[in-house]
Amino acid sequence: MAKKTRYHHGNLEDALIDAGLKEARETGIRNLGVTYLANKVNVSPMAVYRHFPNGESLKASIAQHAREELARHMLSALVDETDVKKRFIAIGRAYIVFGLTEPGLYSIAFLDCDAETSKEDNPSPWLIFHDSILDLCNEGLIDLAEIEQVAAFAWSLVHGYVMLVNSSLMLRPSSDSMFIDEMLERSWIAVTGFGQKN
Amino acid sequence: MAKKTRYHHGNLEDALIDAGLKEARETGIRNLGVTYLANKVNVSPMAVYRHFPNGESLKASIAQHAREELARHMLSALVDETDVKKRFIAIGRAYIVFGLTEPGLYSIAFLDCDAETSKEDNPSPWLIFHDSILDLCNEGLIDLAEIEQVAAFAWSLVHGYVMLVNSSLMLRPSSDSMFIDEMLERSWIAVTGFGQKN
DNA sequence: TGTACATCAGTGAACGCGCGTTCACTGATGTAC
DNA sequence: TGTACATCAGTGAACGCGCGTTCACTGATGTAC
Repeated sequence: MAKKTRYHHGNLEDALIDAGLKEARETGIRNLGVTYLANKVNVSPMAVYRHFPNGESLKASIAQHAREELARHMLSALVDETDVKKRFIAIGRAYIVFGLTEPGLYSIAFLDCDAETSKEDNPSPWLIFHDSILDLCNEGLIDLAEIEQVAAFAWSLVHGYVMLVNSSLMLRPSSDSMFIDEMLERSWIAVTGFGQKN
Repeated sequence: MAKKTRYHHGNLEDALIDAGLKEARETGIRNLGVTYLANKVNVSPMAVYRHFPNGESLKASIAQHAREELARHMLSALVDETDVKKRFIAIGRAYIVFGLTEPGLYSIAFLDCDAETSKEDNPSPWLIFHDSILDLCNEGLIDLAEIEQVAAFAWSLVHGYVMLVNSSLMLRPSSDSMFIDEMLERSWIAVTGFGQKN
């Protein structure tokens, strides 16, 4: 508690972003406006404008942090894993698990991003896919020219799965974990097998 | 023009949905509220409630119609196409092309669907994927038990691609059309090749 | 070390807006006899 | 065919709400001398 009513908050910018992430986690993306979040951190709405030019940029910052949290989750899945195929699958799996267990965070992460003045994510989900596929090139499993292609394929697959399951348009399969593993296995085949058959 | 101010509109329900689809097409999903659309069709907001219990259900109807339009686009892609592989790829391609050329329609189609009291889509994108994959079973190309699996894979891939490109998080590749073809080719490999190699 | 002052980071009241929704009402339409 | 009447499908004014944003202001902090 301490001095509850400090005049200077100390780190209002981070506090607002954290409140936004918490809100997204718990109730979704509806209440991420200036007034609402200002109230959440016990600050007048106007104080927000000391740190963000407008409400949209606050939302964009929250989104960026959510993406970075996803990226960290992906990275943590491949510590101590050296096998290149297992790394590829581990990343995809981590991505999906994060998306399904944190639907609110995931949806703000990919909602409405006007790009605009946004800084680069660090770490970035896209780059993690990219790096992982670069490893496949180094192993000679795919052609260097196909990196963009393959990264787009992998990202699209996991992103689409998360979105569809979270929106409940696609029914979540009963044996979730196995289902995901099989899907990633298929994805591995698609990625490495191109040009080798048919 | 005719009698511009008929007291009874005639078919307000369809008019509202059409106005919503037009709005989604032209400016996106921001202005699909009761007041806004009522004004668009020159009707008082209250008139909307003769046809929809609330604003959410109007939005849900618009979304459903958008999905059905997508589904019809998919179906139209496979008339006169009998080769089973070409049909599979044609559906995926039609799906992606629709998503990329009608981003507003696509995003309302898959936004925020609380399912709730929504009627079944007719035709439904999901069932079209499903049927197409049933054909693959009949040809002996995949196992009957894997239908859900494969349909989920295919839908996730195309849905994810459209979402990521439309949100401009993933850069649209330069040679768009070829890129999409290669991706669908990979998807074919993943779908038919499962279990035949490592 | 003390003081003057610029700057920083907040307050609090107010604005105009469009929203979803409710109210009581009324003109148009359809139907039973 | 005509009329009485129920029902249908709108009107129009109003409400309370929370939003983003602006205003003038002020208490707290940091710094030059």
